[in-house]
Order: sequence, then structure tokens, then C-alpha cells
Amino acid sequence: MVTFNGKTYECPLEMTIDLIGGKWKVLLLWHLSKGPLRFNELSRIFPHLSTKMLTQQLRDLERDGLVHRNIYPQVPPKVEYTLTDLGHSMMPILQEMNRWGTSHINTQIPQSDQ
Amino acid sequence: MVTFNGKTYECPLEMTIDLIGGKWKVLLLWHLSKGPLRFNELSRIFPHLSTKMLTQQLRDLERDGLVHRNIYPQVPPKVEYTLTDLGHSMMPILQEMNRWGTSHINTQIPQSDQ
DNA sequence: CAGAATCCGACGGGATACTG
DNA sequence: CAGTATCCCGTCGGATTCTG
Repeated sequence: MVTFNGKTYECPLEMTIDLIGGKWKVLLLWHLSKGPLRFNELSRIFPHLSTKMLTQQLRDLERDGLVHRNIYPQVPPKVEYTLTDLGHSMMPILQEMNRWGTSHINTQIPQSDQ
Repeated sequence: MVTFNGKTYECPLEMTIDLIGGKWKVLLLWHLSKGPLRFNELSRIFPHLSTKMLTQQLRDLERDGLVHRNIYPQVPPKVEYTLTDLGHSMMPILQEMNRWGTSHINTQIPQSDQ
């Protein structure tokens, strides 16, 4: 029984997958690891991600301390998203995932015949 | 643009997270990495996982070549699930996830005040 | 520019009952 | 034992519109 940011889990693995599971969070973290990005820049990188979802995922990541939201008080508004140290500490995981994906591109699994 | 088992993705990372994203798949892979487990054994390990979901997740993992389903033709039926080589190749990812989780147990993120 | 608000349909997933 | 089948409700998430 472990906890993270108020949530309770049965084991560390469950805790981690809850933070980055789902399609978009790892992709957001991955792109932000290369440098700060603005809301619309992220929106352009992921054309299939609605602004509603983008906002929601970024809020989740922010609430869990993986992403920092930097607001420049100016008109028009400017908001930059960056990785926190905790966010950067996820990189070994993402690198392993990227490595696995890269080395298994175009794999075709023969479906069992029955 | 990459593919895996007939599905198309924008990048290797997206491909990987699609295979193991979601709460249960990593947990199933994790337990199966220690040895074969039967359907009811898995069911007992995860009390909050319905048989419907368990079946569905196992079928997904099987279809994607990460898990093998071994049927013993006998009465009562006996079915053992094991990791394939491809499933084992996921272990570095899960180990990183477990490592991260373990070293961030009981973290509390101070919420930004506004 | 960076969202918030609203509406609404699809489906993820629980509970229960049933089967070879 | 190892599932399947059915019902059903909640939420996920898309599309659209609006705002400081």
C-alpha cells in the first residue's frame, strides 16, 4: 500500500502507470523534455488532441508535479509549459519505451489459429 | 509513421504506450514475469479486476504477442498464461517504472496557490 | 492566445447470470 | 475452472461556441 499526491495504490508500479498511463501524457512529457512549449504549439504538434483534452492532461500533469505552468502576464496571454525535476525523472522510463518501440517497429504478430 | 500488428502510430513511443497503457496490462505483465499463472490465480491477485476485464486485457496482450495462452485439454479446464519473449522484452520498461514508483512513494506535491 | 463552458454520443467497464 | 452473455450506467472525449 503506497500513496502519491493523495492517491492510494497497491504497489509502486500501479502508482507509476496511473501517472503516465493513457495515450497523451507520455507524448506530452516527451516533447516537453526537449524544451518549453506553449499551449498552441502543443496543440499543433498533436492535431488529433482537442484543446479540452490537452488542457485536462496538462492539468493532471501539473497537479502531479510533473509539469510546470509558467504564466507571462501580458496581452495576448503567453503560457509556457516545462518539465519539473520530477518530470525529468520520468525520462528513463520514456527512453526505455521509445527504445522498445523503435526496435519493434513494423512487427507483425502471427495470430494463433483456432 | 510506424506500425505494430496492423495498427498505425505517429511514433514509437505512441506505439509502446498503446500496448501497455492503461492500469491493468503492466500489472498483468509484471506478475506473469515471475512465472505462469492461471486465470483464477490472476483473478485472486487482482480482486478489483472483473473477469470481463481480465479476459479482455489478456486477449489484447495475447493478440499483441506479449502473452501466451496455454490450454491443457482436460476437465476441469486448465489454462496457463505465460510471457512470450516479446513480453519479456518489456521488462526493462516495467523495471524502470517500478524503480521510479518505489523511489517516489508517499510523495506529496504542493499545489500551486491561485 | 489560452483556455472555459456546454452539449451530447460512444463506449469502457461493473454487476450479475449462465455454460462447456 | 475458465470463461461468455447481457444489461446498464457513468465517464471519456469530440464538436462547437464563447471569453478575458
